[in-house]
Amino acid sequence: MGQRPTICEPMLTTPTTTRDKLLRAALEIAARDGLEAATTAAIASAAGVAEGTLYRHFPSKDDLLIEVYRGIKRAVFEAISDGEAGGEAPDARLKRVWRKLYEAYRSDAEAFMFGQRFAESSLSKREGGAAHEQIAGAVSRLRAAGIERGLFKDLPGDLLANLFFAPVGHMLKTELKGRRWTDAELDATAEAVLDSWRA
Amino acid sequence: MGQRPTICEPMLTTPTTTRDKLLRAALEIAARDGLEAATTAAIASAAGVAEGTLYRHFPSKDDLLIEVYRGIKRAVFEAISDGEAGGEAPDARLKRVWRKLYEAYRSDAEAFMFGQRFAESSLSKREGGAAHEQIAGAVSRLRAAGIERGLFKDLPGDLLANLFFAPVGHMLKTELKGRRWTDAELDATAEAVLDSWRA
DNA sequence: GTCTATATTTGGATAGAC
DNA sequence: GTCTATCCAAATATAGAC
Repeated sequence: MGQRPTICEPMLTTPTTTRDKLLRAALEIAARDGLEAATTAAIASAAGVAEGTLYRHFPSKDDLLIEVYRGIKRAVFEAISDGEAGGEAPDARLKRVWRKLYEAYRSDAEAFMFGQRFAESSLSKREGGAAHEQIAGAVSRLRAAGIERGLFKDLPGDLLANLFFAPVGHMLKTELKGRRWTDAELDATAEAVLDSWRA
Repeated sequence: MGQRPTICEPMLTTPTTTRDKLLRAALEIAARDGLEAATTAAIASAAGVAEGTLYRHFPSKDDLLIEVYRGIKRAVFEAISDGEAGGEAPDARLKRVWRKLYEAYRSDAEAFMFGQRFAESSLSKREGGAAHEQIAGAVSRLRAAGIERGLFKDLPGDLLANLFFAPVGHMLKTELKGRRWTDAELDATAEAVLDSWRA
């Protein structure tokens, strides 16, 4: 247990089976050069297998990519939900959950980039739902508890959710361009997100 | 002057020339079905011209798409910068600029979607810079003025910029899924963004 | 299960007539 | 400037041997 799960864990950073090699190869290529670059030839080559082999494991290239996305969503969910300790006040918990989400994505920047690109592609029609949508429930409960105690603004759930999630992606993209946020800066950001919720 | 410019104005919602028809067709297809769907065949067909004609106006398909993106960036910049009236205090101005930016994007949701998809595609390597990057200067000046008067948190410019811009995209995407934000809700959002900046 | 070879389709781009 | 016809390259997917 003590083993902290990273985003890529379920799809293995160092994959062993052919199937996992294909999944990871697709993830890395698409994250680096865009979804269009993840052709069957490129994926198979990077995975070190023949192109035809891909079709022994997946019915189509799109299905492979969708499987990658599913794995990411699953992993983000697991990474977050184990930090859902109770006890704390809503405002303190909001900050912690935000940091936790950020750390989860940061631990596998490639998975994050893949998720971004996938969500903007036409494939998202077949497998919708943002990667962090899984933890929307937790954020929603946080909101209810905070409003009840007069800590948070009494605004619609989807509006507050946007204010919560939006900075995550922006901060990460900035980081992928080489700007490393310090712990203090991330703390200040979490605090700022909290301020945007505060009554 | 009195004529308020919308995002799509420079690329004409109802294009007349063949060139503009091609640009608009590409924008609409990519916004609706993803960049991959904007093939030369699809673009030419939607524009009501032959495929070969496309190459009389653009050296390549990618150049056409890049031209669409440039047009959007130009239009967003114009839509915002004419609202840069002085006089107000930094906190009041922050709210107004945020609302203005949001309205600009909302006035042409398809242009916004195109921008999102383009930015996530590999084409962004050739024509970088987010569409709203043009107004980063205004936001930066706002920050300096506000910090000087002790109104805003003394945090790095790029951090505050993220907090400012991030909710715009999220709110718009929600809206494209059918959730129409009321004026009061947008006002509350602008206020929340301001709160995240406040010292 | 994996490889090699190949079929099939599609998309980007050009040539040449009008 | 536009259209029709066509070329070429690349990408998805399949067939069949090992």
